Amino acid sequence: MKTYETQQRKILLEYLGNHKDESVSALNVVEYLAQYGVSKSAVYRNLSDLEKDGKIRRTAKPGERTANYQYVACEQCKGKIHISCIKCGKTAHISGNMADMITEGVKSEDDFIIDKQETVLYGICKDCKE
Amino acid sequence: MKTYETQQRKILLEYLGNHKDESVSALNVVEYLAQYGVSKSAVYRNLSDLEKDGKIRRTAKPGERTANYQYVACEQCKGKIHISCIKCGKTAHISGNMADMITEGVKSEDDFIIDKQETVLYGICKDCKE
DNA sequence: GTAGATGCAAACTTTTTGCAGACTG
DNA sequence: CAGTCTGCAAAAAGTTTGCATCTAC
Repeated sequence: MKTYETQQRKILLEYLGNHKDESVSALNVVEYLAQYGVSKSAVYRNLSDLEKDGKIRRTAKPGERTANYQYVACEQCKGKIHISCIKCGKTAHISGNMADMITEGVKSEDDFIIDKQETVLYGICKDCKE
Repeated sequence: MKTYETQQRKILLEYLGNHKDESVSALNVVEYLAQYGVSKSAVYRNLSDLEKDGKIRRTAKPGERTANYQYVACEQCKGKIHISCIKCGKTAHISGNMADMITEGVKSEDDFIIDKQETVLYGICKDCKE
């Protein structure tokens, strides 16, 4: 089953590219792309295809009243733990050393194997600190 | 504004007590308590009241296709980071030392202040390891 | 008796789906 | 041209709300 490079897909990928380190809700994407004539079915379908392909990642954000998908662009984030700012939504990785320290520490102390892919540390980033 | 100890509330609290270390979705609670004659409005309202009071905590779980609330019983978990098993849903804390190590490490290396309350480390617990 | 809760049904929000027509390669 | 996508509108999920009734204290 091959995939076509449709206009809508191109627009969506461009949008995701412009928001590479932020997590964006499906609803936001739908609303934003509507002005470019992309229908919500196309957005949801493409988002979910991209996720299946591992091109983007679904994350969950605490404290969100409406339960919505969040997507993070992530090509080569494998093996890295993410940090995400509660205030501004920006997402990044922590350094590989820290990640290994954490996973090894929790493994030996609590016998729990962290899934780095799925784990997101929430808090306040340096820009939102004040 | 005082609160009454209604039958429904009692049943809900008992249910939550029986699932203390697991995160349960609002929908599951609704479905389960329906057989005891508790209406879904009552469940949602009580759940949200309990959350406001800090008696339970809303968490987000990655990979869930339907975006639903999850609740974790938590009386004195302040200042502790949670770990949650992707397979069985069981939730626990990591030791205080580890938590401090992690927050301090990430703070000095990445200038990011972890919110322990909001952060959940996902992975596989010792019981689900095999 | 009265404030506070409940149940029901209806509204809402977010996501999914069926299908006819449009577009890509 | 064939197989994929899209758009629309309708259906599903999940959650919230208004209101009359009921219950706890």
